[in-house]
Amino acid sequence: MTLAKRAVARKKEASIRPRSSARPDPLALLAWYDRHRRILPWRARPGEAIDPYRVWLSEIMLQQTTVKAVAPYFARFIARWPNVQSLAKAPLEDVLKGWAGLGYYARARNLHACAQAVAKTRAGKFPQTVEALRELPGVGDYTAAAIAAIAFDQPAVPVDGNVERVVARIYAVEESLPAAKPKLRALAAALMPPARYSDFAQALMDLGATICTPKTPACSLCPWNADCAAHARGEEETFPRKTPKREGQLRRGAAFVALREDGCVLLRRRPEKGLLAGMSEVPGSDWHSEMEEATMRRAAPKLIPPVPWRRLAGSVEHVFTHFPLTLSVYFAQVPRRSPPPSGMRWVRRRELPGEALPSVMRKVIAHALEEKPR
DNA sequence: AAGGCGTGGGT
DNA sequence: TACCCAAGCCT
Repeated sequence: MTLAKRAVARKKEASIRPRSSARPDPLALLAWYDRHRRILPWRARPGEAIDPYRVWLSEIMLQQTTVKAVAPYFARFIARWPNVQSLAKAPLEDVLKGWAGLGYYARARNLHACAQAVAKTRAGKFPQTVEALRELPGVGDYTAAAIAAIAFDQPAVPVDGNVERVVARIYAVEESLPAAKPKLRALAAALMPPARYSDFAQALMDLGATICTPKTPACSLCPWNADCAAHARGEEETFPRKTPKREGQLRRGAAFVALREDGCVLLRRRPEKGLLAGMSEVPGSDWHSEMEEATMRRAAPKLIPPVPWRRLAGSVEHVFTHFPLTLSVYFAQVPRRSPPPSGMRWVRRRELPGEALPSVMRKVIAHALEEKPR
């Protein structure tokens, strides 16, 4: 349809349909999407074939993670592992290293397990239905719907935080999250167009990400503004309602940075389960709310020969999803011949960037090594 | 089923 | 500054 014809159609529609009608028009959103869709590294251009591997990889990376944070990781993963078979063949350790810094590391383990499942039991082909996708590790209700819709044009509406916000505003849903999730899912499903499911899923998310934003939404640019109950009331920002979750208690701990004369730092691997599972770290104490400095000191690694540990000024602050953390940092110079304690290893400073070090540990090492030459 | 599970950017 | 929170999943 030409722009002129579209304008005519819009005018005609407006004349027969009262403002603030009951149901927003899915086709209006699709028309908006055709003009304003974002160009994203994992998104196919119009007419370009869609690669389910790229859709899946991006969806896993984007779980609770911003587009900006994901982009460089996505590029590196695609360059290194261009298809699901190559990713399946990679050692888990390499995948964790590649994921380091992106957070929620269970995703990396599930990603690898999923790649192996798809490569082995499905000959490298992703399943196309929500039900079958839902069985894959790391793929929940949202991601299954997203892959089915985006990659395979199945009639599914993935409901993420963006879509929840859009729908909550359109219908001024009073029930608060997370209790309102089933209601919001149902309302979103009712908006589904008769075709173009892939575009519609992406359009809904683009609308939430660029127009219907959490703060100061650009309602004047929204294709659905005439049908939005929250906008009619001038209360866009108050939706979706949310029940506050109580905040985590501060925990404390100590981290020990040992620098050997040859420029190596002492690292170990975290347990396979729990916080930062399987990632690397410098040795340290447990993290508790009631943790005293004397207790922390006892967690210092036992080096041979023994070395004096110096507590560095200041501390490292980090905030996890469910608790804030304050780490005391201890530092020691270690003679060249000192062997690594059991379960630990010496790693050259220049190799640290490639290690599976979570951000909190990179902060600790930076704190200890700043202004240390080489 | 409520809580564990990261991180960096925006306001 | 101190929040808020981003294409959620798993147990």
